[in-house]
Order: sequence, then C-alpha cells, then structure tokens
Amino acid sequence: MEEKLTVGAAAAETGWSARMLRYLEEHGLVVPARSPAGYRVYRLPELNRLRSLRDLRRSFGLDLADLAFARRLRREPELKRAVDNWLAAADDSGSWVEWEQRKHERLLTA
Amino acid sequence: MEEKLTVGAAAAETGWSARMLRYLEEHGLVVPARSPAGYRVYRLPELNRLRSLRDLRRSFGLDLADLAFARRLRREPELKRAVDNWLAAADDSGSWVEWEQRKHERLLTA
DNA sequence: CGAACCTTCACACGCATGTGATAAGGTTGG
DNA sequence: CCAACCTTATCACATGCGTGTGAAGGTTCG
Repeated sequence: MEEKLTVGAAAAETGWSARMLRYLEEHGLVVPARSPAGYRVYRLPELNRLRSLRDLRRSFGLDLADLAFARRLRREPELKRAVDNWLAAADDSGSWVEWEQRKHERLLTA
Repeated sequence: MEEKLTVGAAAAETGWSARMLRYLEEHGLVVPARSPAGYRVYRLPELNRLRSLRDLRRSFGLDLADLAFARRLRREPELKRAVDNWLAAADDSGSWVEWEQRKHERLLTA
C-alpha cells in the first residue's frame, strides 16, 4: 500500500498538529504534494522528515531560525569565517551560557 | 594614553547606543570592567569586539540568537551531526530560500 | 445526502528580541 | 557647586515565532 496521508492523518502519525504541518509547509520546511482537489498528500519521505524534525527540536531545542542559520553557515563560507573569528575572540569572556540555557529550558517545557 | 571610555563615549565611538551597550552587557556579549563607582569602563578589547559585532550584524544580518547558536554548533558535535544530517536530506526539497531572504531583507532595511 | 474530512484566511495570544524613553538618584570635574 | 555625565529600573513598542481557534466553503465516502 502506497501510504498517502492527508494532513490530519499525517499530523496524528508524526506528533504535530495539522496547523503546524501547514505552517511548516508555508515556510518551506516540509512541502507535501497535492491531490487533484488540492489536498495535501504526505508520503513516506515527508513523514520521515517530519519525525526527524520533531526529534531535532525535542532533543536539542532548535527553532526554525536555527535551522535556517545552520544552512547559511554551510553555504556562505565568508559568513562562517567571520562568525568563527568572532567566536574565537569572544570565547574567553562573557557568560554566554545563560542565553543557551534559557532557550533550552524554554523549549523543553513547551 | 590608556583609553578608558564610559558607556556614552564608547557608544559614540562604536556606533551603538548607550542603551544597546547595556543590553549587550546584560546578555554577556560584551562585558566591560567597572570603575570603583560602578561606571562601565570600555577599553580597546571591548571597543574592538563592539565594532566587529556591529559589522557582523550589518554585513550578514545576524541576530544574537544566531551567534549563540553558532557557538553551540562548535561545542556540541552531536548537535552539529544531527543538524548536518537533516540539512543534507532536506536540501533537495523545499524552498528554504525565502526564510533567509526575508530575514536578510528585514535586517538590512532596519 | 450528510458526516467528516479538507481548503484558505484571519484573528489572537504569549513570549522573546531589540530598541527607545524616562524617572530617581549617585559621580565627576571644571 | 553645578552641569553633564553615570547608575539601575520601568514602561513601551514593533516585529516575529509558534500555536490555537474559528469561519466560510469545497471534497470524499459510506
């Protein structure tokens, strides 16, 4: 059986809400095909991406901006150089920790 | 002369507002020493970090969360692996572009 | 046909970020 | 001494994210 799930079924299957699946599509994170009538059609690849995305967020507390930024880092070497430089100089001073920690807590309780 | 600037002078020198220097300190990004009376004392290293931070934001449109996340990527290899994996699988489908672009535009016009 | 889905669109909310303004009070230097 | 700084602490605000919820209407299937 070719698994073809509508948005509600895919939501139930992956632990998201239907609302969020639409949101994720809107932002180009997981974009399903469409049926002739316009219904979203989720198949295995989409389901897997939804699951792994959920896990990424759950275990590391990432938000979508983080993913987008990671992507920029991979494809803008100039940017990566600049950031690495700044971080190297910055690493010894300043209590960055709180920032990460607060965010981590925030997203874990959500 | 040992350059020792108060918050207002440092602001004028680096293109930030005094308000923002206090904000940056509060979040551990650039933390100046203090005079006996409690005044913030900015010296050369702080001034340089302020300037390069300004440039980082201006030329790449980063926000502080981006810096914090870049820092996590460097010191949590587990995280980096997971993110790289997801991005690799995600790269061929989905129009990520808008996300980065919208943010870039947003921060450039600001 | 009718229930149970789906579609888009929109309003709304809580929280965080980045920023300004302003108040009440301490410090400094000519 | 007094002007011009500084301090902390608030209130305010626009913007954005991640969500829920609901309306108004189309689709599917028994």
